[in-house]
Amino acid sequence: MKVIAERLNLSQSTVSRALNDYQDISDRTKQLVRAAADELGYQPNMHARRLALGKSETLGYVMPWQDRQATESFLSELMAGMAKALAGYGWDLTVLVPHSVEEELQLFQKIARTRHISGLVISRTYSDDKRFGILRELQIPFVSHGRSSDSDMTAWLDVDNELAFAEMTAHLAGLGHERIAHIAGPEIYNFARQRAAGWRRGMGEAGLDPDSAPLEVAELSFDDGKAAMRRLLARDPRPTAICCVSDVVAIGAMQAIREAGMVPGREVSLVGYDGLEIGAWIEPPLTTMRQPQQSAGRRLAEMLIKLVEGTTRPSDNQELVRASLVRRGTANPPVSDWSEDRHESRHTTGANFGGFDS
Amino acid sequence: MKVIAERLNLSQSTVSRALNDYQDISDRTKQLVRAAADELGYQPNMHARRLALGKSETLGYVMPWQDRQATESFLSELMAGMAKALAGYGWDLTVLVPHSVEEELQLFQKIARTRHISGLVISRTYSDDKRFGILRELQIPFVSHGRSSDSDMTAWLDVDNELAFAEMTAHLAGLGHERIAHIAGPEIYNFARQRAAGWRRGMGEAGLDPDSAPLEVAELSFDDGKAAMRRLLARDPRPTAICCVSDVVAIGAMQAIREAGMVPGREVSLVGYDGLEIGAWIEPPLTTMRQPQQSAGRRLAEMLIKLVEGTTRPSDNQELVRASLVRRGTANPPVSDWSEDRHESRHTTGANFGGFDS
DNA sequence: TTGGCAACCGAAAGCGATTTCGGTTGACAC
DNA sequence: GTGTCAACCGAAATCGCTTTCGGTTGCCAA
Repeated sequence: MKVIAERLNLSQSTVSRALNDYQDISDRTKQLVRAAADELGYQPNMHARRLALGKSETLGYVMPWQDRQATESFLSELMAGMAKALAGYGWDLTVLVPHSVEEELQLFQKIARTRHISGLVISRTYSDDKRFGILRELQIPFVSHGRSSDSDMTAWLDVDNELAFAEMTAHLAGLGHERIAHIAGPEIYNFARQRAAGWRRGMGEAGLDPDSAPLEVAELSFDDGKAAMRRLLARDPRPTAICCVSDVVAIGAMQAIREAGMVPGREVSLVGYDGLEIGAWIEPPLTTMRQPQQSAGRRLAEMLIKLVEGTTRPSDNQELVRASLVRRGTANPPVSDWSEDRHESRHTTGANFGGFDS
Repeated sequence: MKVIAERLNLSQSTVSRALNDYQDISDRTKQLVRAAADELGYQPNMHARRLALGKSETLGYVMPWQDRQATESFLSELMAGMAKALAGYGWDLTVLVPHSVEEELQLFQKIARTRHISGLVISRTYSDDKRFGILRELQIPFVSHGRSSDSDMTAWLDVDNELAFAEMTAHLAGLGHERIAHIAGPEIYNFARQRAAGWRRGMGEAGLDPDSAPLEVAELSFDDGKAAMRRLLARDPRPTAICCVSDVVAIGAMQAIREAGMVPGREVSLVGYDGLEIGAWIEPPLTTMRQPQQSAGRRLAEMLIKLVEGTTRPSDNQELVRASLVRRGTANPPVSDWSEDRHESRHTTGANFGGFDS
């Protein structure tokens, strides 16, 4: 390609410098070169460039693929956010799908050697996540979507899970609920701990005792959410409101409530977490805490680029974003207060419960 | 790295050939080299390799991003399927997210020049999709997920949409329905046409007249599905069953039915398409046609690799897969027959309609 | 003894960019 | 007139790997 650009009677090196905007090239030459490049539709060969430069301008996203459930529904949105941001810099995003933990480690090793991917975004972080140490040791720049126990010195973007669940709990307490349960996620996930802690905090702040409050643990799946809810319903007295670790779990819980002959949001209120769109499609629509995925993807990409470029330290790239309550139909005052009709739902179609409400 | 491998007193070329399994290298030497490589944890530098080879071993997936609705819920699964398959060959998958049509074309141009991505998977194909011609002209190997009007000579993987909708219609007709409507997608999408054609065929085969049957067009979104259903409900006589172009549309339709004071699957049956997992989580669970996403991703990747390698012609890589009916709760005999209790749902919990059925 | 043919391996030329040196200019000061 | 310093540009090395040639061996037949 450059050979073709030599029709300007310039050396290859000059062309390269002109294109890369070196300061010791006259403006006139630069313009000539750029014009010629445009005209010829020149695009530098990535491989040659990357070989010479020693960097790849490619970031990798490690897709969480252990539990093949549909928490993945927002993954594409996250990836789109990253890819879009990266495209602005001319960088690429490659998807990595390790089948297992060992494969993930092999992957890291390979990347460390070949350097064909110059930075990683990891997600679904564990409370005690050994990937952090390994990546640091391998000198692979990375940013995690979610914190871990030892993420003080690394870059991360996380939602303030604790705050979110404290707010969620406060919301339910504010509606008059006193027996507020929590369906938590497995403790190995750091966010699950944070959310449980937030629930506890919210309970405490509402003057309720978290230690005597009902708590169940569920895998992050519909079926497990349903099973956990069944166990909660078997308790006596029964909780009147539930803080669910995720929307999918909450939707599972809703089914358990229905199967017990009750109506979600009436006999038992519940709030989910994630802000999945599908939550708005079900009946009644699920009240939830929304975390913005696409902008998160963008931020993750931006942070990682800076890290790879070496212009910042990891510890200067830590960002806590805030989830926001999305009021839909499943968080209402407890049944005793129901008559007051302080119905929270904004679905005023009258058919919200109309299909089966008396 | 290779310099380090010269501690075997071999030339770099020999090492390269040994690693690449040339036949004019003695077995003993090969073994020595491989042992040394393993020991040193050698991984070839991708960029150098790709520069020398002139190919990139990277495929791109063009993510459909026009309508930012959640049809994307299965995209991650598709991508995971591709990435997994590619990983087996040592290839990478990069995600491409053009904001607009023009950007998509620019992207193609860039890829054609730099060749840093050696093949593309495109999806969401239009009935008249100009991308086919452009990619062919630019000599970029590609396979489309879904056909187009002129995809005779190109590689594609598609579901037999027509058959699927014919079967779907037959299923509803078999249950006793006679006024079977179709909520179709925009005609610019090829699959929308195919599905409409399938519905027509199914109607004809059931002895029903498609031309006098109710038909509405909706964008592929929850809201539009709901709006289309409202229009259908306003007709007189009202259809008793609906073939929906997608699950998301069907779920929107379900809400319209509920808001009209009826129960989806009772007064109005309906069948969706996609097989989304969330369809099983709603009430009543949505009967649908499932198309396997992950295996589709795998096949797409495999086909494209072969194309890039040049071992096959595009027209020899055309594959039609079959969708399968997933019987859940929304396709039942028409209400007049309801008393016979030929209830289709396999959810025998008794709470299927129990929450609001008399 | 001399060719001829496998079987092996080494030297060196790419691949297409970047970058280090170094070499011309020309203007300006001394 | 000479030196100095910018401002510009070219030659060639470099990145790490593949591949084309070509050159040794050793063995066997002529």
